[in-house]
Formats: sequence, C-alpha cells, structure tokens
Amino acid sequence: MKIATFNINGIKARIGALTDWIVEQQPDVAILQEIKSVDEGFPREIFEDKGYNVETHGQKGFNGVAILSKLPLEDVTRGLPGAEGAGREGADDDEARYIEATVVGKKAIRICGLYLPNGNPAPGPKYDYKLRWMQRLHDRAQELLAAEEPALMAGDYNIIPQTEDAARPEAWRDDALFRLESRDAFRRIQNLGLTEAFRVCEAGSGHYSFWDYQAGAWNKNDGIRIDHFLLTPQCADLLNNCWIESEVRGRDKPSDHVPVWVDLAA
DNA sequence: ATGCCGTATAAGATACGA
Repeated sequence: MKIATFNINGIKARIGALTDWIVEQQPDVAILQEIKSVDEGFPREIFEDKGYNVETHGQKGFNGVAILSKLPLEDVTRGLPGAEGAGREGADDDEARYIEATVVGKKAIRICGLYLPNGNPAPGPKYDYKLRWMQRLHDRAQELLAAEEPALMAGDYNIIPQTEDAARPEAWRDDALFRLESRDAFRRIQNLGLTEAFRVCEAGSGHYSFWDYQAGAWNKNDGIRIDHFLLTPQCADLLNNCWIESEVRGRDKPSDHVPVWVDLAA
C-alpha cells in the first residue's frame, strides 16, 4: 500500500497540479494538509470520479486537512483530542489541523493526518500554542501505541528534526521549526516508541520536503525536511520503503511542499 | 530580509506562512 502525505498549499490553487499528480502516481492513500477550504468547498467529486473516498476537516481560508483513499475510510474522527476551552471562541480546537481514519487493506491501518502549528514568532503565544498542540499529539500517540496496532501519524509537522534536515541550519537556529525546545518536543513523541520512517531508509543531508517560494530556494536546494511519517511498531514492521518525491517541486504551479511516501506491506 | 513569493479573502490592502 502506497501512502503519501502532501501539504498542497490551497486546494483552489492546486487543483490542476494535484489531480495530475493523483492520476499519475495513483496513491492508495493521500493525506493532505493546508486545503484552505471549508468542507463544502472541497471539490470531492473530482477525486471520487477517480475512485477515491474523500474525508475532509476544513475551515475558511486557512489550515484544513483531508484524506483520500481508494479503500473505504472507517471510523473517521476530526480534531485532535485535549483542546483547552473546546468549543469556545479562541479555543485550541478552532483550527482544523487533524483527522483520523482507518483504512482496511490486507491489514487495517489507522491513519492520522496532521498539520502542526508553525509557531512563529518564538517565543510568544503562537509558539505556546504549538507546544500545547505537540503535547496533545504526544498524548494521542500514547493512546495509539497502547492499542498495539498498525498506525501512522503523517503530515506537515513544521519541525526540522536534526541539523542535517536543513540546508542552512544556522539560519533556523531560533526559529519555531528548529529551536531546541521544538526538537525536544518532537523527540519526546518519537521516544514513546514511534519510528520516523524516512530515517530508516535514508541517511545523510540534502533531503528536503519544503523549499520557500522566495529567493530561488528550490534552484539552490535551500530546503528543510518538515513533512514526516511516525509509525507504531506494528506499522514499522510493515515498512518497505519511504522516500521524498522532490521532483514535484520543479513543476508548474507547485506547492512549496512536496509529497513524502511510504510503501507498506498492507 | 519584521518579507525576496504565494495563497486566501475580497475588492485594496492585510493575514499568514516557514
């Protein structure tokens, strides 16, 4: 089963490039972030016509996540548990950043799609929100691990895990994506017992999933690796491969992110 | 580079991103 995570930076702007990619690559599951659309505005028929089941968790203008799957999606939940002031104005669940569903192939896999807050400027209230969000993700990961079943958490983590995951790490030193407190929080989630799929398959520097639109970042390979798959042990046992489809960044009307893939024996 | 580009909202600037 081939599963991709892809921050598309707006479904309206990306509909052409995204459908071309879907038709070409035929992912079994595509986990999307930054759809920047309400659920009713997402062009689900386009993907349904191509054989996909579609589940979205959107909002007006910003954020928004979705899962497309050739196999049925079961037990869909929207939102990350544990929000402070849930349901009230300005609460931690105001932003549409998280969706879960189970995909049943040869094995059942719990798929968690996430768009972790950027957190800049750091320090500050946006950074505090990022850290709270990561604590909630930690708690949800703990529950998934306790179930001892195949599950993965995939998406735009807005975290550069290590120095080798940025072309110019010194430029990111105090940024919310790379500062020590952010990397610590990511490591705490991993240390519960999750496998970061890409680093099982590829060592070394120069592998990125995001390049800024500005200053010719793509042409200089001035990128960062911030889109990740974390796998429970039962899911890691199924891992055949993990790779980044960086070529997509050089196409017409690209997102600033590219797809990251896992192939699972499931 | 407290904004070099891009997206969304909405009708001209402004918010946001990483």
